[in-house]
Amino acid sequence: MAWYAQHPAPDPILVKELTAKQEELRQQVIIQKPDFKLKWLAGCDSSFIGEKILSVFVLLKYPELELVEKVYHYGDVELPYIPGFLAFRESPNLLKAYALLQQKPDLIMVDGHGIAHPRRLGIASQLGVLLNKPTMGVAKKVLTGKYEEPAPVKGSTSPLMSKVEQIGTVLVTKDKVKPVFVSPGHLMDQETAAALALETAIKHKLPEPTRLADHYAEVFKAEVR
DNA sequence: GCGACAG
DNA sequence: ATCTTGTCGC
Repeated sequence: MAWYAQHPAPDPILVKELTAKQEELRQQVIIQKPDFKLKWLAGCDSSFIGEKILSVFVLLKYPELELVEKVYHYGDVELPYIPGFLAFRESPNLLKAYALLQQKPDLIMVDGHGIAHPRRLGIASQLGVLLNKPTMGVAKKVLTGKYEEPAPVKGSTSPLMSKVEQIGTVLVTKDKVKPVFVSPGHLMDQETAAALALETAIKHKLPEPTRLADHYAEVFKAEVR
């Protein structure tokens, strides 16, 4: 690790504008037990190539977890990456990729956080509000909150806490591997999100939806070059 | 004031 | 996220 700052100082004016927008959107987030009958489960992810962004959506049939669709959109990125504001950088292109899905999903698993965010509006929550669709976040690293490292045994968990409120679940999806951070995005609740993440993490650390989205992001990337 | 900091 | 080699364990 270098000695200099990992994150360049962001434009304070931009941060102020984006923060205001987040405060507005967070009011629309609904955390509740989903009422859907899950049949179509989607996963999404984005990768970058210089100044361009490639977003992918995969659709799986639940509970078979059989891949039935995979689409992507390749476009320009307007904003830089600023911790806490990831959604503003990736959402525009993700929405364009989502529009290409023939069959719309009942739930979307997003790689990133849901409400486990400084202002409770991670990319999974923001995407959920914009699409008015149930979403949940599965992140590989923590953004905010405190937790105790769960035992490296599949199924073990630990609550991710912000003060006294739980904002996520630190979940070990496979033996002997670091945990993932699961949190509800929108029209979803913590318990269901954690249960689905564990249930769909079949042979790998990441649940199939996000793992496949991640995988195809690399495949399609080679295609656009 | 000093770190931390999704992808 | 991306840049990058070899290497350890299942």
